[in-house]
Amino acid sequence: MPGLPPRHLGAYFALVEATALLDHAVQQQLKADGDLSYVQFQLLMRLFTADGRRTMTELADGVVYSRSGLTYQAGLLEKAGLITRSPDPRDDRATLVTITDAGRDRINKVLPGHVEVVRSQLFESLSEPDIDALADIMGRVRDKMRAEPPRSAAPRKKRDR
Amino acid sequence: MPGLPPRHLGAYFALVEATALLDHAVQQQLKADGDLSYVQFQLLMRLFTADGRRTMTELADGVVYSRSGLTYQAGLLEKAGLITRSPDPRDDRATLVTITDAGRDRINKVLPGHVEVVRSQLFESLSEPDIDALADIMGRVRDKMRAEPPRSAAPRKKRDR
DNA sequence: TATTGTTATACTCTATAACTATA
DNA sequence: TATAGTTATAGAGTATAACAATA
Repeated sequence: MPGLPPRHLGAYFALVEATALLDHAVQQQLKADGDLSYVQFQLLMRLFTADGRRTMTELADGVVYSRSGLTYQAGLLEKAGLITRSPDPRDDRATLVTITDAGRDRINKVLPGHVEVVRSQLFESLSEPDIDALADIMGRVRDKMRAEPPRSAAPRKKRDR
Repeated sequence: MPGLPPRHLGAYFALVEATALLDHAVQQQLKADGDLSYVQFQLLMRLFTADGRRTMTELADGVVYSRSGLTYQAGLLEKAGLITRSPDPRDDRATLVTITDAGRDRINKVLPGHVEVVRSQLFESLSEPDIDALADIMGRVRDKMRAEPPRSAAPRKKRDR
């Protein structure tokens, strides 16, 4: 691979392969324990931890790359009784998404297994200093990517992705 | 999130978010520059670097989780003229997949942009010691996950995944 | 005019099961 | 009997464009 030193290449491949394996393990667990896709889990978690409601646009941010995709997922979650959608009194264009008790139950049902997968597959391989280093390294990568999205990506309007 | 210390949680979230952003950027680039999905790129790269041919089963390993999925992708690549499929003289059950000149051209066309995305989005944020640490950390995670697949995954027969 | 969200639609991808053929 | 690969098929997910309603 031209243009990348071997050590960089090794880091890149290790990152890609390890995260692919981890993602796959997590997806299996979420599906098996709670019949949730990873996207659905992320959306529910966002409501669960935010202690309540979010507008569709707020909910989409960073999880989904198209608005119709979010509408689709919200439709599934609503049909499953895990969220409700209602008009936003502050903005009549907006839709407020609220997690239901069943939604919280589902998260509580799925969370232990999720934590266990992450613990056993990721953290069990790592020392405490490793974990701090990982948080630092990937935190910097994340922050920079958020600040400077790749120019290859189509110039996108605010919020709509 | 019960059962995971906050520092661990921070590392996990940073890892997940950064790799999601990176994956997305890479996928955009491969699609824009060479009309390839990431799976197709991985399959082609495997043939490209292996300097030749691989059997379907060898090719699938670690890239695809079902055999029909590989048949589907191979069909697309063949239709696009990037690979050919032929009988394996050593085993009449097997199919040999060979990268074509057009396939090599496609990789050469796509690779500079790919390297540039990885360089600018990943490595530009990191020092040399960071990169070594990342390779070490994620290499260990990958190796352990390969050695001990999560028990949640359905027990699978050899080779067939 | 710009933004929020939905709908229709088309497309890509994945996985399961049934099947053929060879080891 | 087990393995290699394909096919048919069904399902999940994504994105684009057109649309209605509100800011």
